[in-house]
Amino acid sequence: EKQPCMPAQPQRPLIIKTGVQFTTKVRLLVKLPEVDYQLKVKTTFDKDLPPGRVRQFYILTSNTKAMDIEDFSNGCLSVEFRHLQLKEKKYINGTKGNEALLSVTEELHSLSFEANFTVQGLTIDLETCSLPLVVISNVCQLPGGWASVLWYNLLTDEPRNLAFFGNPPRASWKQLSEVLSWQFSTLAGRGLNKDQLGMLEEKIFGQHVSCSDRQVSWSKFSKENIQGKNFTFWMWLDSILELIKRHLLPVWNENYIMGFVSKGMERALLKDREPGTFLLRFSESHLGGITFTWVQHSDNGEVQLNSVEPYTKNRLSAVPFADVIRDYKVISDGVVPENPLKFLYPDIPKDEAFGSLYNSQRSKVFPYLPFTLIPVSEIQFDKQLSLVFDIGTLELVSYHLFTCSRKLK
Amino acid sequence: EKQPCMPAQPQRPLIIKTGVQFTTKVRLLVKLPEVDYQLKVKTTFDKDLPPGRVRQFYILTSNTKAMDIEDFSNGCLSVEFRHLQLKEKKYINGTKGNEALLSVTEELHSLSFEANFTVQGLTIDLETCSLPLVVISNVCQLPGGWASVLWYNLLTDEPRNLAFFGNPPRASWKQLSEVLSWQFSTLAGRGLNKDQLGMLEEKIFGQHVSCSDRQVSWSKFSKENIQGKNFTFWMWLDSILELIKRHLLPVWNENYIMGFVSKGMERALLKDREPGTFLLRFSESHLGGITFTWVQHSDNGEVQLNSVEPYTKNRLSAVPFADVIRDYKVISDGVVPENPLKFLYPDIPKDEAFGSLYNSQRSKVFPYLPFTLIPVSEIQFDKQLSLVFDIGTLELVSYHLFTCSRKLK
DNA sequence: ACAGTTTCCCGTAAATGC
DNA sequence: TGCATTTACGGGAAACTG
Repeated sequence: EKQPCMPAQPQRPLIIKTGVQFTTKVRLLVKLPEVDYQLKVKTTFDKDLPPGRVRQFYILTSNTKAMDIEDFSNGCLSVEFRHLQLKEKKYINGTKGNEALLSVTEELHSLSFEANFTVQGLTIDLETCSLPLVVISNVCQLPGGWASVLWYNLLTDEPRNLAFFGNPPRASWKQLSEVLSWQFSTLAGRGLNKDQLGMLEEKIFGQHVSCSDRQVSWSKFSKENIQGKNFTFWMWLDSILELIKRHLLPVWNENYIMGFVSKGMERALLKDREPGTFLLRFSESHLGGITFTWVQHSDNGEVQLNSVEPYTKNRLSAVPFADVIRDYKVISDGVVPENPLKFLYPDIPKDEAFGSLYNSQRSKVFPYLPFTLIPVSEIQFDKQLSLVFDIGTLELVSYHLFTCSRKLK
Repeated sequence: EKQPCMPAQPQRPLIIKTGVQFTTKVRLLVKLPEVDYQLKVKTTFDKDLPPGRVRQFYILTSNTKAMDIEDFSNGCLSVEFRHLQLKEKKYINGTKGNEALLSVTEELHSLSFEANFTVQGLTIDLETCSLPLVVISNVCQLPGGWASVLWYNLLTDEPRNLAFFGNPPRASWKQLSEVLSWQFSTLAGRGLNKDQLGMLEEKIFGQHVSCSDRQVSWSKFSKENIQGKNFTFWMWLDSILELIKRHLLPVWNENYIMGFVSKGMERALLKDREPGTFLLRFSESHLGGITFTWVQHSDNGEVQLNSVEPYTKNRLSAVPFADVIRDYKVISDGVVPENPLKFLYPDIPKDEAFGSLYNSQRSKVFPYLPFTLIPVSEIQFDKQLSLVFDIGTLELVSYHLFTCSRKLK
């Protein structure tokens, strides 16, 4: 007889990478009347999974271990498997059909544990298994894996529905937005506010008028690309989470990153502000990018908004973001480089906001002269020209450029 | 009977990393009278190596394969082993003594090949083996490995002296300097000239007067740290080779990097030159660093030399070196940032030399404003003060600084 | 040809051994 | 404890494979 009476703890990791070690632990919650012999537990990956539909994996390393009395507890029996490693079963006879068209991160797998013993002439089989697991072969598949874990946890309480992604349910925006906000708060201690979530809602549903509580399909969330882009909604959001984790934690936690702002909203917010007012916003066109947009007034009083080319993780590992804000310069008329960033929206003086976050790591390597990398934008000739055509003062500006180029030499 | 009549070709790789695949090939040079059966070759690593003295490795993957007629040749038999992989033999009983105090990159190993066949009732054993091989477990051991390969090739013609580093011979400077120059020319197509080699000679022997042709010990070359540094001569030189390979190839090949110049020589060369004359030199204090030193005249006509903090591979992957030269700025009096680099020694205008090497990759990501990272050095307050004490104009300069700080705001 | 997926392996960091 | 060496694995790129 089979008794599912051995509650398992191995709810983590939920994503396992082949060839990378993981650890799992099972505990026996009932006290056995007699345990005068070693109670061995065997762990199996993809047990009872019919071959053909999905990839199958097995545990490359030793998979059987005896239970032991837990150190710090009420004498429970438990066993911890360490250094477990997964490898894919390769079928010579191409039985792998995969008509279901599931991507690898939609395949759900599981880890089973079995033990059996005889008490009073009765053989008892214990068995339990983990929550569904996603198996990946490269870290570049992690975002896809997290999408699946998120969707599963959000939309079902079933402990082991491995066919979940065969026909995944929709999520209401209310449910989803809570989970998305939670992604940010667990990462960084600060979730998303109403305005930020509003921008995400608009992004996922399009700019229609918001009706009560719309449904998001799994496909919309993580399979279809965003209109006009070559990445999905979740890929985009996850790339931002990674950027925050790696490069923007303090700035994010201080609430200095508005982040999710549509271009229209950005203009509405900035246009009546003091010149030099800026806000920080994540790029919508590039994965994992952050930019700043500032307002300035042209000579004839016209309001202009400028955004810098988005900073990605590569750039930010050369120059920390707070320092970028401190040091950024624009050479707009070719004479004196100036930092256009003065006030963080709505009106906080830049240094007041970011002062404590600057890294002034002057590396004292006598006798060398230390240097700092300073990001500089130059208003280019061709760009100026197009500007000029707009405002109809071609000759004047050309002349100006000519004198500039002399001064630069 | 054993006949060493199967000349082997596997002289490469000379350094093998455990767990990383390598390939080797053997060819049979004699024509066999009858080959009506498959001639199998077995390859063995560390065959006949007595256990105890050094680490021992074995071939993890399949090590036997049948010879075949070579595709494009005179019907020679040959066999190529692919996907070979090495793993260390672990001895439970700690037989590994290693009293010899050899480091892992001084241990020499070998790859053996065996085949046997019967012809006219006579059993013939063929056997051959590779040149000595160094086995490493991490790429951070590569420089040590190359040092060994270089020293072995330079100083012996023996095909299989695995005890070579038990008592390694010395090299004459003449021999060594040729090989060092050759390292640069194979890497980049340009070797070292007499002046550069002279600096290296001085570095390895100290600043004594040069006698005819001194001997360099293996220890001096690659085991003892350079006086006052925490790296060896070869580690330092190899870090420079890597820097050139990864970031400086065009500049090196154009002969714009003087590179190996003592500080004394640098001063002698630059002091009578036009202000703004600079040269490029590898850092002697940091591994894999390059710096530029320029001459300028202070207001009272005194000659000053300045060097920028060395650029290492990390910095150079954020800003290409030619662009650094183009863009570098110094804010020396707080007013206008200026590029102090005008003429490449002796008198080549900077843009004439480097113009074709600049990367003006203006990333057109409309509507964003692209930026360039510009390295800027600022003559700091405390440094200025110490300067001031030197030339005795404290009050004047302090006043100057005060007005500067106003202008900067 | 191509996209989805896996393998390969450098290079950094952490763990291990001596 | 400290140094030498190995192991672990993220991340970019190449190789694979239907």
